[in-house]
Amino acid sequence: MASNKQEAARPLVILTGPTAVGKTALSIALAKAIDGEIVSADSMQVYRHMDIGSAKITEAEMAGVPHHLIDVLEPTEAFNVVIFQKLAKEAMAGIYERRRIPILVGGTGFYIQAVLYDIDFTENDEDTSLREELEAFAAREGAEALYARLKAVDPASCESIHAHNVKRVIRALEFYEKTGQPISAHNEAQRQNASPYRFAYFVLNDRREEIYQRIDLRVEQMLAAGLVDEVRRLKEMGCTKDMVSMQGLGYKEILRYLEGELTPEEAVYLIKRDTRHFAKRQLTWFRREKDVIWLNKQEIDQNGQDTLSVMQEILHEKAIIL
RNA sequence: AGGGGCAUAGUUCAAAGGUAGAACAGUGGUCUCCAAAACCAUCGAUGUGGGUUCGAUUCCUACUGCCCCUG
Repeated sequence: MASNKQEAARPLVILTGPTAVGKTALSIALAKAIDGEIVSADSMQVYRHMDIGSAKITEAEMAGVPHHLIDVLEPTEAFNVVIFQKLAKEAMAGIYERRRIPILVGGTGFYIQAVLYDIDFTENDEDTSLREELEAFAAREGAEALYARLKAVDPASCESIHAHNVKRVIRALEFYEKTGQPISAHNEAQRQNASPYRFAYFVLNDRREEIYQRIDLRVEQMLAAGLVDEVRRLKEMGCTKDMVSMQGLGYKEILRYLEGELTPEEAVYLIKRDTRHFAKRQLTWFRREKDVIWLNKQEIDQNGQDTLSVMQEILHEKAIIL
């Protein structure tokens, strides 16, 4: 029975890794090699008019490989895991109909997890009024007071959420108010989810120092390519710092510069620093993920191997491709 | 060359004759609806050699290095 299920499961290839490690170029080669289509798992490339700062792949670089979830939203629109999951599943359904293999490519680990384990987010409606009310309460009364409210109704969740982490305390309170259940129990249940896919989860990695150097270089290239003008145009379009799109690395800092809050030097320093921090957090996430296959550039090079060939071999072994 | 100043963590800056603090960086971690977000934890330093002292990183001294001024 288990094997039947296994055979029925649909194939899914994931290619991720820290920012600036070289996912995009590899993804095209992979897609061509296995006749796949790419589904972007990137929280910023979904937005139109945000090309430079999001290091968005160009039409030319796509080289004819179909891409999904790129340029599908306006920067003024909201975006989050739930929307991502929905759009990704829709795109994947189409890809399976075409009898091709979806390749999830991008650096947002949480988004990948949401699709890979088909996490259930449905217990909530669209109404965000409670959340806003709680945010106001936290701003007025402080994080500790908010935490006390959670402790009163859901002490179990308090054990895994730090009092200072206002965002998550709010979410836990919201979840409890809407479902009457502690979020800790829900999370625990969701954690048991087995993936409905026959998947290979590749994480491309390199020496830390190498990644950091590439980040610095890439930020310089973005600046030279006109990042400031890009952000200026977004600002003129009505984008403000509270929007999800403007929380993107490179966007929030340049916006502050345009607002006179930062000098150019400060803005550049912060973009580089925060991007390094981001890459580090991505790596922490992937280390914790189960069933990941690390592709260490250093090792692969030392062994005289080729990354694409290594991946194909694994895909054969796992019977994801024949 | 002469005069003066400064040497404390990777960096910027504190403090003190008796355990040397911070910020940032770095490192590790949490994460199941803002995730390119939010949050937690942690490593790490008194330039070198003498002297005074129970005890010096602090006071004295030589050296070395850097900075400023004069020539």
